[in-house]
Amino acid sequence: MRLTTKGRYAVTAMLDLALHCDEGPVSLADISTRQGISLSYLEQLFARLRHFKLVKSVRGPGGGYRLMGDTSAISIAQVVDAVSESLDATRCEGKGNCHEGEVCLTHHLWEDLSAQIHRFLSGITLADLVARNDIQSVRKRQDLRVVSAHNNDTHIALSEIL
Amino acid sequence: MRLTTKGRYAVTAMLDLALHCDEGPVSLADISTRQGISLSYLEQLFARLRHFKLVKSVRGPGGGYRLMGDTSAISIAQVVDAVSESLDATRCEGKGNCHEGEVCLTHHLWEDLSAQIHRFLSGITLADLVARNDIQSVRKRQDLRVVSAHNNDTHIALSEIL
DNA sequence: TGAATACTTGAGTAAAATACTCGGAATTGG
DNA sequence: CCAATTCCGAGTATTTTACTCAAGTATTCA
Repeated sequence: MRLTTKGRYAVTAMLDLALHCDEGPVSLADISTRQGISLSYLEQLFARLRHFKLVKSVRGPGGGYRLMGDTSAISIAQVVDAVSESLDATRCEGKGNCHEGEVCLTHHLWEDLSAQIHRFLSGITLADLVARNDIQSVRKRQDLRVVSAHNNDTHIALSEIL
Repeated sequence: MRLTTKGRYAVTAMLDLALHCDEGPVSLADISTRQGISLSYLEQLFARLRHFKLVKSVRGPGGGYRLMGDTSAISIAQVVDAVSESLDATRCEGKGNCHEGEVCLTHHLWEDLSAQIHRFLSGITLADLVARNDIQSVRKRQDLRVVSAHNNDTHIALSEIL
């Protein structure tokens, strides 16, 4: 599992989508201006998100993207995996002949570590992020209107997960 | 916190160092041949590891690198941080004016996430890795000699940590 | 002392990933 | 039809990764 800014862009975009999903399809142009991400880059990211069945597209005027399922059904891990893809974790395909026929020292270690982080990010959904307070406040400022306060405290603080 | 193959290289090298630290200083040339990492690349990585006081160098013939402290005092997080360095986590330095003076949507989220993963990797030390069974078996095969079996079961399985 | 060893530093480079641009096609609501 | 929007492919600049080469410095052994 690779963890770079690319994944962050994808999560940002998906979170924006989650925050506006009740207003019909969200166009990439909107996300682009709201989040300051290039439109064409978003197109690339969403091509992958679509391919991984995390979003569905609505073409034509008034179209855009919708989340495929509920916000509570999409985890951060899924989003990151969708755009990061090729995990060349160990430079050896299949069985570990990384170095002269031998398994490289950290082969299993890194697999374990990746699995742990993956599991961690799998436990956090878009719904969890939407529920966070500071996100809510950011949303207020970004939309310039008050959020419908349905904080029914399914709220999960990140610091409580690990 | 960025997680790429670069960090994996660094951890691999440090683990090799930890496995051979009782045989005097370890030269980068040795690590290079054992782990199949380019010598010059190792030089770059160890320049940083030295700068971060994780290793110390011994010059002259028979010289090489030593761990600065005990294997149980060096965490994976420290190693990854040392070589990854510049965490441009949010494209905004200092205060979050990522996008038109506003904090970008996932600014705090990503900081939190990074902190969690960082904390996770901080809990794993080189000593923990050395204690792992499969690592031991790899070591046996690589050294072609039996390891002094001082498995005094301070052994911590990665899967037990999270 | 002197030569070998090995770290140290810096410049440079090829390949990959990242982030983005551009042009155009397909689709669809009004 | 027309405009909005997704789709698609080619192309590009920047950064990171991974590595090479070359020169210099410190240390130790003989």
